[in-house]
Amino acid sequence: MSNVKALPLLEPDVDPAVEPCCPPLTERPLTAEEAVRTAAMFKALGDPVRLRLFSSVASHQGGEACVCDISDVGVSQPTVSHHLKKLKEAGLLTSERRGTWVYYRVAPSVLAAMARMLGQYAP
Amino acid sequence: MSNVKALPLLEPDVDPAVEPCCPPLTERPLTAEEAVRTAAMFKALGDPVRLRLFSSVASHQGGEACVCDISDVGVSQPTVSHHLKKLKEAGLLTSERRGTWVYYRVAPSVLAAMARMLGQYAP
DNA sequence: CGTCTATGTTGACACATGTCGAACCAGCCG
DNA sequence: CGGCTGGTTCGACATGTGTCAACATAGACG
Repeated sequence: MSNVKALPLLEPDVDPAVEPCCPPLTERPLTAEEAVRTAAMFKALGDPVRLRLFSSVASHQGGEACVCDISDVGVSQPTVSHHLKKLKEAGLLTSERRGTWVYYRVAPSVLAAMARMLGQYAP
Repeated sequence: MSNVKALPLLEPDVDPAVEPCCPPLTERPLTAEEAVRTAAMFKALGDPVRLRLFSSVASHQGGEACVCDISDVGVSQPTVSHHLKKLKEAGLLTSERRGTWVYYRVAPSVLAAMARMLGQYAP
């Protein structure tokens, strides 16, 4: 589904510089630049609220969820919006407004990149 | 030593409270407690210096490295020690002193747990 | 014992981050 | 049109975090 070619590489709002990034962590030491890019992805999932939000979107039926469906994570609604924005900036989520509601869905490529870096340990 | 027989997941040979934790992120929304534990693992890899240190240990010949071999990451030596401690607290590294040097090695079970949570996206 | 090297710990500080209330925008609907 | 609901942005604050210099500890070695 991500075959859309709309990749504004200059916008600081969305950061699509999260392409297939780095080799498995066991292959060789990461360079400084690789580490910065990769750490940003892990950092985005390094907060409990963000992790719950992401998991809610990822496990939602249809692969997408509107904010109203996932915003019961114990924090205020502006905070939910703030975390969703962070996840979007990290390239892990995409958002789309349809009528009244805003729907979020996962960006599979970034997750695949992260899994690949840890994949050497997965049997 | 090993008292676990019922769980076919992973052998808990690491001392911290990081055991086989959570289902894949796509399976269901994480609970608050699961999210706290899991986010701590991702958070540990969410810093560029820590990621480089971890990658250096993971890719080092023999699966272990002494601090003197990996401390060339652009920060001072106390900072390296600080980050290694963080990685150890997160359950991603273990340390052992042999004579003058301290050797670090990866804890495979925690990495496997992280990879399993993202594994649904790996092609 | 004393000293040297290799790591870890402490204290301090600048900066990033998570959080909330209030204000603000975007569509629906009476 | 004017209000209503869903969602984002803003401003402010407290807390967390990365960093370093200085000091402390653990072995090796003379």
